[in-house]
Amino acid sequence: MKKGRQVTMKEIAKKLGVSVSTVSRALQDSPELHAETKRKIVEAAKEMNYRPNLLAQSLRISRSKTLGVIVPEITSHFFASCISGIQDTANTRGYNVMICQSNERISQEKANIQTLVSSQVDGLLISLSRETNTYEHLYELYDREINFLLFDRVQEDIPVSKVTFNDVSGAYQVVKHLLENGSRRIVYVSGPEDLYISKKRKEGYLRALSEFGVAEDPSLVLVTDLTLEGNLQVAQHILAMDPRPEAVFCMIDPVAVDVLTEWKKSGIRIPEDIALAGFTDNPTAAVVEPPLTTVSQPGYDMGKLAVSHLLDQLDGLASEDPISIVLDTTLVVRKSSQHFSSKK
Amino acid sequence: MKKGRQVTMKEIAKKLGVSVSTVSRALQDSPELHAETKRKIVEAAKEMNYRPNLLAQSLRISRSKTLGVIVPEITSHFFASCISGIQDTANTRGYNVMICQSNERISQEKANIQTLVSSQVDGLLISLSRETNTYEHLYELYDREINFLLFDRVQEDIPVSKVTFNDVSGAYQVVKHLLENGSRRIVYVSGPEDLYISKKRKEGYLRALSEFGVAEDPSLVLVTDLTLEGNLQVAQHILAMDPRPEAVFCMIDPVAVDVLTEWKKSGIRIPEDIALAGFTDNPTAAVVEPPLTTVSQPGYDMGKLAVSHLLDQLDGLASEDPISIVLDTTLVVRKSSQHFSSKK
DNA sequence: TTCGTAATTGCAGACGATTGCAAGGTAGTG
DNA sequence: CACTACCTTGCAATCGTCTGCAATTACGAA
Repeated sequence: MKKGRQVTMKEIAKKLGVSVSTVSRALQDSPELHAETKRKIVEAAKEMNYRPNLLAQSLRISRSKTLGVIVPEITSHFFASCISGIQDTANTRGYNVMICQSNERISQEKANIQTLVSSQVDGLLISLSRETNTYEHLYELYDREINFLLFDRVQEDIPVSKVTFNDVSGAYQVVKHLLENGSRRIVYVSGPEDLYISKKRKEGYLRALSEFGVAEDPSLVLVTDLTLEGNLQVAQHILAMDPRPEAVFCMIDPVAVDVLTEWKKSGIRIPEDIALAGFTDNPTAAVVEPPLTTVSQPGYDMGKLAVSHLLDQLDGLASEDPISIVLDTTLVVRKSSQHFSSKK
Repeated sequence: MKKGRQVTMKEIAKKLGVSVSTVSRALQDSPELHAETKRKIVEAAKEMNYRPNLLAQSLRISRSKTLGVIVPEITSHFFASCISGIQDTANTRGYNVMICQSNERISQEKANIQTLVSSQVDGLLISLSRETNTYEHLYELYDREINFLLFDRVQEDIPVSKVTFNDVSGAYQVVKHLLENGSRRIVYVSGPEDLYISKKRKEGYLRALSEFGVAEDPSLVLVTDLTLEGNLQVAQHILAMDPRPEAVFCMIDPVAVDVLTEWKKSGIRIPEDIALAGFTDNPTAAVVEPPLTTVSQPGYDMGKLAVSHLLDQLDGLASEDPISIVLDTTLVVRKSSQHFSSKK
């Protein structure tokens, strides 16, 4: 099992006593070839199990028909869904996909970009790492005129296309839902504050509050580093608050799940004692007890749309001017938020 | 943003008035070059932001330094973990990875293999689709002397290396645990019967039973097609059984979660009325109520080991003779199995 | 001064596929 | 019979990089 040598056109040519160019033309079904010659070549190619060398083809035409994808982590269900959508769509349009994960580190993100660019991908789909707070590496891509696009975790100033969810509206919906159930003292548990989604969801949270005439209270905005320890600390902190808030909205489901688990250990009843909601609609959200109210954001669709747009640009089917595609989220009401406060 | 042209050696050569070969040698830090020339070239390369064209390099040396991976689906947490392990390890060893998903269909699996082989990957890591029950496409790879390896979902007869979990022992452990808690009438919920893991886990189930002197009862082995409907049907079927079994062992966690959810709707208490266990230790297993007893199989480690072995073979560090790597699983006892039967 | 040798560098071909151009052959027409 | 035109095929260059070999230069030794 050593030299997995592929059959090349040269071998077909030698076997049939024709030139390589003739073989090439035959396999492209070129019309300027004698029908009989063509038939023989095609037959021999099939028999010898010939497969074109995509590397050589790519080098020749300076197009690899390959896209690069960089996500913070593959094991996140949301990003896995995005990748799945990207894959399926790219494949049906004749493109391959190389996937990298930054593991939430900017150094890895830069290294991934280097590798993918060296690999001559025709375009890149990038979702930024949690650590990414400088953007030279992206501007460099832009300067080098390499096609790329940002999705979900974007940076707003870079003049490339972006695909995002309507995070503001999603957060607004869920907080409005909590308000409608009578809660007024509502905590927002944010992730690191320079994260795009932290900011956007906070915006939605504040908008809902102001619409219901609830004054913004900075002490109700808590920050977790998204580690288990950070999340538990926040959970404890909330229980110690006086007066205790009536509802809590966590920026992402995993935080909400950690908080929920911790509270249950402390004997807190959800939603009777306190209402809880998350964001993302991870698989876990549906199965915890009580099931978690959350906001659904279909990653598969996001991946599909993102790659479709990038390919449209590559193939000249869409303008090269950057656009922003914003997908809608859906509020998913489950038991964890069914806390009807005595206040009207 | 159109022609993302890369800087080539030719351009560096022209700028400095040397030949391309000299540039090539300088960038390889060849010793047979005048130090000053080398310095100038390296400097110019850095300044011009030169990046080697991996496609051209691969074509030249007939090695792409790229591996192909085929998994049934990326969105499964287990396979995502495997991919993550494969990625990290491959990258540190200087390899890129192209990932494909078969979406559990054999036709897609075959197509993926074709694409990856055409892309000149140096090796393949494959986990078979649920549909795969013929294996010509794998034997063809073998005949063409293409390096590949099977992991998790393997086919035992093909003479290539395989990385699996000790499914028999994992199932044995969990069923033994149920037996030790006093259960005797234990149901095994299997997936499609020609699936490798269905068979192996049944084997462990039966071994534990026989060790405890419990006779095999075919009516206690149920089969689901792994769809939600199939799982719910099984859940109902179990409740209707007379006498009702004391414990149920599901082949994979998602089935157990569906069963658990369905039972809770019917007012069945777990583990008081019936004990339940799964396999895989999905993230959901820890958060359902009650938390699910299961068997942990670290996908990240499996990916790491699989790719390490394949690369060792490719780099001549390991024998080319196929070996079988079997990883151990760990029983994770949670509340769902804490049902102490009155029988001793 | 002359020859040998080492130090540098360039040429050319290769990897596999594609394609413009030219060459060879055949047949048809005047 | 001669010339033209088309049909079919091959040559050679190209994509970017690497490398065996040859060529050039310079230097030191006799």
